[in-house]
Amino acid sequence: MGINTFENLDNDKQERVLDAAVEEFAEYGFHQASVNRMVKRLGIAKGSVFTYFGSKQGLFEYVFRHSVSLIKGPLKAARQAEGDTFDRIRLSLVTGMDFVRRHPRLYRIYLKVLFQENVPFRETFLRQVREYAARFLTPLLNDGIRRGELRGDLDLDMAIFLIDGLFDRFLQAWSVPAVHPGLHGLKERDLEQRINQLMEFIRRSLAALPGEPHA
Amino acid sequence: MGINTFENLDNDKQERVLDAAVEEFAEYGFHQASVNRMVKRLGIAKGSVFTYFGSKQGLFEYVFRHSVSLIKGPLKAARQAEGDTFDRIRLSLVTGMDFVRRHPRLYRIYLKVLFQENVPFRETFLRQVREYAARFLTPLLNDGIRRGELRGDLDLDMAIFLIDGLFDRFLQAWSVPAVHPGLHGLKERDLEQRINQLMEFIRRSLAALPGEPHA
DNA sequence: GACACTTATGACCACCCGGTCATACTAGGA
DNA sequence: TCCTAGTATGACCGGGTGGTCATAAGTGTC
Repeated sequence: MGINTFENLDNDKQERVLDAAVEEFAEYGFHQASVNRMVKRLGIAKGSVFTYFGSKQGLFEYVFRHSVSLIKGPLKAARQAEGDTFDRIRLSLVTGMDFVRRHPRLYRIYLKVLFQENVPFRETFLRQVREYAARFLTPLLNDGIRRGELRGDLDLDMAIFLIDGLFDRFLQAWSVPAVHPGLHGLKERDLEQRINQLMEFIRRSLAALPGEPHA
Repeated sequence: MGINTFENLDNDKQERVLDAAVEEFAEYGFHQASVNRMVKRLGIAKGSVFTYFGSKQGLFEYVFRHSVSLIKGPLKAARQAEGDTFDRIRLSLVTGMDFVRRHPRLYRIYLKVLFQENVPFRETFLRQVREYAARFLTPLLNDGIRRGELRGDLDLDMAIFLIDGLFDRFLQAWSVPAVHPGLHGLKERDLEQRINQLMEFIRRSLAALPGEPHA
């Protein structure tokens, strides 16, 4: 019994179960999600889910861990990229958008958890997301300052707040209706243009001006 | 029966009921909120709630309307304020913070509704919030461009996205733990400093540079 | 085929939900 | 005092929930 039982299943069934769970949580969040409904769609008995994961929360935890493992790869790739500081900042946005495009349901779960208190692992969830962002951006910004591309008097924490906040909001507006209608669901060319405008804001906020003193 | 019954109640009881409803929705959001629990704390019979509001959704609608009416005053005052374009932008942030400080539970409800689909009035709710922001910022930014304080080539919609997004995120980080720990719960002096840094970002993003052409 | 062991099943449980409604209470006019 | 209209009440309803567990169905070994 327990998680071993689940991981001994043939991969196809594992994937089907995971997929159904992601679907259910993405659609309804944690509390409104129904194990009954999920197993009905899935075509297996309810008892199995509890054999595998012990509880609804255990199932959610599994989905959570799986999601975290999915973002690690692209993030590492993005971290190792070369180039201008602003190119690299831009790349982190594009990486995020790729993830959202590839795993829209995981992103919906993240958004539902964001302000929904009483959700298990919420604190852990958010702390991890934030740590990833900070661990990615801190050295990048430090590099930028050292190279003189960024203002020397920059407050690192506030710069992270700026980038992180704007990017997160941009993703939200892009993928959720009614956050900022002008950005929702934009495709290639328009999207590219908006990203450029957004990056221009960030460049102006962070870049060292020619006349300003080097750090 | 109906809403008339409720509005014929003496003010004290009306307030106690409204307060309990706000408390419940702020703590649990719409779906997890429990009428049973609410009336137990309130010390009235469950039937009364349904006499007043017809349904849980009717109660929520009442809270919603009440909230909207509360924000209107300060917003109008802020809109009529005079001064430098950036002072006025800053004032809109401070106005928002005042509201959140005064009505933290209403803000919590707003946040819970933000990404929680399947909530009644969600679209209406968000559309109204956005329209308020746009109606406030559009003329302000147009003024700023005309006066030459803002870049002439500014894309209005993206400028609104920038300000709106950063301010909303700032409020979130300030009032919700784990969004951006460095900003959560800051008091007077530190808060002031962070607001200044935030406004500096916005100024750099939007302000016309001395060398740049006037619109 | 008999055995042990793991996995699958769904009827069942206690609990809570939003909502109803027959009944009891209350206040004011005749 | 009696009547009436408005209001308050909480037992009750159908339905859905997460979770359990006795039983059945596979699966591999000898």
